[in-house]
Amino acid sequence: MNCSDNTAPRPGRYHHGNLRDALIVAAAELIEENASIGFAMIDAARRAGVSSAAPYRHFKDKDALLEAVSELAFLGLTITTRDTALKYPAGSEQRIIAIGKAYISYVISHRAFYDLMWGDMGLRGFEAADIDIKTSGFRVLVESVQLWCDGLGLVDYNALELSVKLWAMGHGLACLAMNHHLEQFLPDVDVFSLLESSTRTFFEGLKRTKSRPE
Amino acid sequence: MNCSDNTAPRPGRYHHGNLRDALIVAAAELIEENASIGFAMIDAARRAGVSSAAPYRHFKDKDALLEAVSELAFLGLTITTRDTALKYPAGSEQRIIAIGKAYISYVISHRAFYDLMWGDMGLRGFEAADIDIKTSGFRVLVESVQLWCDGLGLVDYNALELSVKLWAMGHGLACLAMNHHLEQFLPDVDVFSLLESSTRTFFEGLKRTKSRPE
DNA sequence: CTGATAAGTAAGAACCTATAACATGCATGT
DNA sequence: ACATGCATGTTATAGGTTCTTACTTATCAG
Repeated sequence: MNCSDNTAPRPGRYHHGNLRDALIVAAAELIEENASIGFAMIDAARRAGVSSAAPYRHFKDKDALLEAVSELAFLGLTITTRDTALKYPAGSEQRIIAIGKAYISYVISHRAFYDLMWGDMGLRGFEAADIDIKTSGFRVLVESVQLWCDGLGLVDYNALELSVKLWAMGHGLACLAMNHHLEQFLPDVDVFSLLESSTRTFFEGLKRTKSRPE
Repeated sequence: MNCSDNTAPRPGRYHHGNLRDALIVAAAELIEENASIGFAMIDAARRAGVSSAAPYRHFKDKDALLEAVSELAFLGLTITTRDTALKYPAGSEQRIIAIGKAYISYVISHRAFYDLMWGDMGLRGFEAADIDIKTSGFRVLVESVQLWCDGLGLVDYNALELSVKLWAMGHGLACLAMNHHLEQFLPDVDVFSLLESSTRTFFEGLKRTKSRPE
């Protein structure tokens, strides 16, 4: 008996059973399918097999539902980041680059989640207690950068600041790629190799300026 | 006679005179005021002093109006970029960094224009003939990078690719700052100094890997 | 002057969010 | 077992938005 996925409506029953989760899944699917958060509440409701007013028992308004989907999106990003990091040696340049590539890949392949994560929605959500969910992926990067710096014996560095800079590099490239600006200006270069060379250049600069004097 | 700005309605007249431009201005103002593109068509119409259906004589739908506003936004960015570039010596590192800072400043202070420029709207618009309007700012950067590379005597470089990388750095930092991620992780650092140090580190890396062998 | 056309109005269809009032049935205490 | 309270559904509807249709008014060319 497959009772683990109780997001499906129970036919003939008045109560759904797990409408909240079913709505989150329905909304996520609609967002993916239409590559837009412009779905109507009633569509999510219908997909979950309930009436148009039912969602409002679980979510104050559409924004609240989107916020819940956004948590799901961040969770996925964190898992991807963790899994990727574990595939490469701790402290290696490769690990940091792989995390960046995974980030870009996730952002691009979940294009419509982007608005949720980094738009108004994500912004608002960051005020709440779910801040851990939304930042734990970044912390994986910070730890990896810290290990890399330690391994190289750099001096006077700030792993957090460096991580933010690397994040910005990856995020910027992801944005540009997502909006087809890369293919417009550099049709023959893919975004992953751009990230890799950008990052390596940045690392070279770091080694040059922050290496321990012999 | 101040006839240059004919975006104001002519009282007592049936015809507005220049409703199209008036609507673009009204929409831009509404977007700025509410920091959102969620204004209603009728609001833009009222602000221009006409009825709710009048805008549809000039714009097929709301998207078409937003597209026109987006051109205005890109125009502003291009002008800012040009003006900034001219304040610093051609070929200098300072000029490139200043362009980046101006970019970040523009994006952040016109937050709601962001969606227009880089969201779905900007994406769609890039297919049309107005591509020049939307990319001429970037070309200023490419030229500045080209001059910098030439001045340093770098070898085996690609100014276009480097410019895209720098653009991504600035764009990523702007995004993160705009969505309050910087103040969350680095409350004491401002985005402009981050851009400057990021860029300088990147330049150091370039000099290290692409300098002409003595 | 006059007719063609550009530019605006009024009214409303289709759609969406959100609430109100009512219905159902699960869960809990006795 | 059984009554009852409350969470979770339903239907109906108010109010807001986009965009269309049919009609009206102004402007301009000849």
